[in-house]
Amino acid sequence: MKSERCPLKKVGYEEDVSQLADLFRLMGDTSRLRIILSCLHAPISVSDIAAQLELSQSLVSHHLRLLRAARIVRSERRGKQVFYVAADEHIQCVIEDMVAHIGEPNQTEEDD
Amino acid sequence: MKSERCPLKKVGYEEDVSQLADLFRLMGDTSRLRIILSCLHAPISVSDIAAQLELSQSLVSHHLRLLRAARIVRSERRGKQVFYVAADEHIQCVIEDMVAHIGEPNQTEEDD
DNA sequence: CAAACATATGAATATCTATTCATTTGAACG
DNA sequence: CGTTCAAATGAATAGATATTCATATGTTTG
Repeated sequence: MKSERCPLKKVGYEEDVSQLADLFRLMGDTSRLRIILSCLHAPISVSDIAAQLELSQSLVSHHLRLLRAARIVRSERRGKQVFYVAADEHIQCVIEDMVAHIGEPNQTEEDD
Repeated sequence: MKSERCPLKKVGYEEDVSQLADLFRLMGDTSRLRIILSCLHAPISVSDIAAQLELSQSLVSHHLRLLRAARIVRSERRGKQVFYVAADEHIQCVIEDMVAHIGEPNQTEEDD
């Protein structure tokens, strides 16, 4: 009962933290992050992602499997092709916040 | 000129994406994420972090160096001790968004 | 200055993971 | 059905990285 107020206080327990870390880790790979960005706004097929990002079809598929397992993206079949799209708007928020963080001025005392 | 509107559209270019990925990757390690959570709200010393999380002082220090280099945390010396605190509020936002993502209901068509 | 305490750093390593290649599954279509 | 196109999967590997141990740097105090 020492932590009910803020949603963040609930984090800090083993399983939650590791689930959270898993999500960040998945977004922490350049190829995967680009894949996520590719399907942020609209569904896009695996082959289109591969072509657009100049990655092999196999690699994209491997990554998409991980992303889907983590529910970062979801898939939808249309004929031969499978389209992927970001699972929810939180993914976009997370990225936007991180971009905002990058834009923050350096507040370090010692400038190094 | 095909992408000026939304802050996210600016992402997608090589350097930006890799900088973004670096930040996510840093948060994607359980130990590091716990360290971040430890100094989210108030400055805390290295030894206190180590004690609280039951991690070696050396490990915590190694991680803090990476986190500081990425400006996820900043440091402040107080006598013998060095206190670390989250660099800005965006870090907390990112985490909160991700927690919200975890809380999202499963919207997958085929339920795995 | 020497001793004690706090943090940082470097090297070594065991583990993890991103990528590739080869193959398979699955769907459409003649 | 056999062929073609799209996606998924498995195994193998090269490269990254989290952790440990030993040591160094820096700070306070007697």
